Amino acid sequence: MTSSATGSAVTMHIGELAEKTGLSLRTIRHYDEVGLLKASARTEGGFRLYTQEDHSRLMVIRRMKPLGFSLDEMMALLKVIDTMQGGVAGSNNTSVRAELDAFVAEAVERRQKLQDQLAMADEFLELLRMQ
Amino acid sequence: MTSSATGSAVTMHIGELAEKTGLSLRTIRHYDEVGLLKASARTEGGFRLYTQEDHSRLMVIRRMKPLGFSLDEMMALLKVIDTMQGGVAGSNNTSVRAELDAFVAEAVERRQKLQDQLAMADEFLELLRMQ
DNA sequence: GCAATCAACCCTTACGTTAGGGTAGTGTTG
DNA sequence: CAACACTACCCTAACGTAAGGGTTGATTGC
Repeated sequence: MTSSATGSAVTMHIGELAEKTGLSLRTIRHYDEVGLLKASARTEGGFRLYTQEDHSRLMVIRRMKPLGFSLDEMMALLKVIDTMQGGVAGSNNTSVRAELDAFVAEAVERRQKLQDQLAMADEFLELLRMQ
Repeated sequence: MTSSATGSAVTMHIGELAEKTGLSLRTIRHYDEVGLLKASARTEGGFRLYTQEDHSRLMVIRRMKPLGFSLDEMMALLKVIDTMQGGVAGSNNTSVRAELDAFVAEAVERRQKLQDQLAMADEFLELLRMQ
């Protein structure tokens, strides 16, 4: 019963997107404001309209968040991904590839830090339980 | 060699404490400002002086941080721990114990969230590597 | 013996930043 | 009409950062 069959270009309002992603309305509006994820369109009256594409982009963002990237960094990464996917065959994507690799490296590093934090948290919990 | 260098009343300046804990000077000063960890003393000239006690308190704080507790919450927890340790034997520590248990529960929950974030990060990394 | 100097360290404002949260007051949609 | 959405604005935590000045304590010169 995916009731979104209101025509061919499936769109949704901000509320539905919020529910699907688990992000707040405020957060999504903020992403729009700063340009991290602009609404694909607006209704006559000004309501933001989002597509499936927007949804999956937002999911990428959501998964990046735990790594503590800034919104600017996320923006940059999304651009890189777009470039690679919309890549003109045979164009010079070496620099883009390099940029992506840098992101991966950074992400791996941050993942490590996250894990360290987990370890630290466990130390703390043990300490707490000893009381 | 003058008088009090007998090992146990050792104090240090903020820089040494920063190095030992891995926290920034600014962070430690901030903790002083808001009362999370006030310097035990000051020199005549105004330098903050910290003891070994301070050091271990700060380590507790540092280990709590990954769990995302606010400074106010940390302050509350430290107070609870202090109360328990300086506990007059036989005093009514039931409510204090309850408070501690609440903290433990909260901490466990947050630890879980941390782990979820780690999982999300891994999903993201896989996604990145597929590019 | 003691002032002067110097690098390293520390101090206090005080404003800036990030990623949203919260509210009010008003308009839109079904 | 009830839900939902809009803009615009102020607010927050936990520091970062810059500016301008003071302290410490070891070394130097007299």
